[in-house]
Amino acid sequence: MPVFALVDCNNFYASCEKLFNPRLLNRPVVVLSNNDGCVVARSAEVKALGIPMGVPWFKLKDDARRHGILAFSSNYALYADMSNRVVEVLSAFSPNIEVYSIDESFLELSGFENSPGGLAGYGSEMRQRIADWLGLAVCVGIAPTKTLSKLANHCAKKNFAGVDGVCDFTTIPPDDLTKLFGKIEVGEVWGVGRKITAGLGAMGIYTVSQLRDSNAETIRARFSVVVERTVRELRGVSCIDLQEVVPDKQQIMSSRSFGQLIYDRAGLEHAVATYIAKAAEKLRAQDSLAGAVQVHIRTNIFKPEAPQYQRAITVPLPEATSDTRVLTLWALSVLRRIYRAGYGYHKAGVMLSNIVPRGSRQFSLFNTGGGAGLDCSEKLMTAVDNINQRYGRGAVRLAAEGVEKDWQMRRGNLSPKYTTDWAGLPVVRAK
DNA sequence: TCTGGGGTCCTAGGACCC
DNA sequence: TCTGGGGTCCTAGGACCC
Repeated sequence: MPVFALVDCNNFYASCEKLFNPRLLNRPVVVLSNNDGCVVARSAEVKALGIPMGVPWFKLKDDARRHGILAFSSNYALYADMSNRVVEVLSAFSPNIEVYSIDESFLELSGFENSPGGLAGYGSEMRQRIADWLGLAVCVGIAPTKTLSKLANHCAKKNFAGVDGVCDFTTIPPDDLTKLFGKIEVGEVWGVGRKITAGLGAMGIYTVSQLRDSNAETIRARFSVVVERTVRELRGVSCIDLQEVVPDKQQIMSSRSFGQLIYDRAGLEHAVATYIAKAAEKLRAQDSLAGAVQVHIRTNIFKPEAPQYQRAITVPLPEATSDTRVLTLWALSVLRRIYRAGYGYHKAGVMLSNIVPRGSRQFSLFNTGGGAGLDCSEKLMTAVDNINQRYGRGAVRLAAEGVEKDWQMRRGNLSPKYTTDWAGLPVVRAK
């Protein structure tokens, strides 16, 4: 029987900010989404104030002033680097690890049952080492299925089982587990979102134990095979395997709200070209080609009083490619088709799809010797990627991206790249 | 003034094939 | 009077996750 651990960093983004800035100790800290839009991470102090996740920051300004809340713009360079360090530490605890998100990993732990202190002891060791080596707090949930390990992690965070940061379902007697599940709302279960919670409520299912003991066939008929799988996982039947190898992306998206509205087509062209460059870079990084490009543009949906317009078009390409120049030409031609003058645009984005590995390229029927041109294109793109990797994104780029990017997102309070940039290195002064 | 971004999986329904 | 059966592929839309 498999045993999974889910290791989840506490208040990850907010914790990363606190890590290198001693003035933030015991202060309420939030991290904002792109454009300094919504609250996407909260420190323990902020949670204690009852401020919910996802609220727009501008609606919190009064609260923030009153409670001295400090807000930071998202610093993904910092969070990604700290995330990699956490994974590196965890990798020593199991040969089988799935990096599930920037702050969560699943570990397969079968075979470690006999370590001192059992699995819970092993989990405590992980916790301790990450605290010692990185200064970050994590919680560990241990159980025979991934869904249950997520739930165990939830219990560890809430201190439900009276444990300190580690919760091991495998050693809790079945009756106690049932009692515990009777106290947890069904919406806490991994895979049960808002709609399904409402649907289950209509069937009289409100708690985790009720869902676990419901009829799997009925659940499948009413919802889908996905929810049925969740029910079985809650019963301890492992249906979702550890995914150790990250599969190639099937679609790559790049989109952003603008720091200020764009009215003219030129501005949108610059944005779309910029997003294509970013998406194409990701595409090449996984050694793939895209067979279709989508472009979408939209006005600000939060201002219904202003004239609204949105449109998206996908075009299939005659030949799959990863050449930024080719992708940009197609994207701009789509943009010309969907652009309408007279609107204030708030957001644009591109999506690359029909993605195939570079090795399985299908040439167009009328390609008359793309061989040499292809070779040239690949060399050029590799050179561009190398230069940009060394000197920073956008060091070389297409003129189509424009120069004055005054529409770029707002990041009013960005902390330094403490760990990935010499200029951001924290300085310690002796008194 | 101010409201994120990037994904996956599943299902239903339509087009089409023999 | 009476109009099959078994399939694949694609797309759009809806659900979920962080």
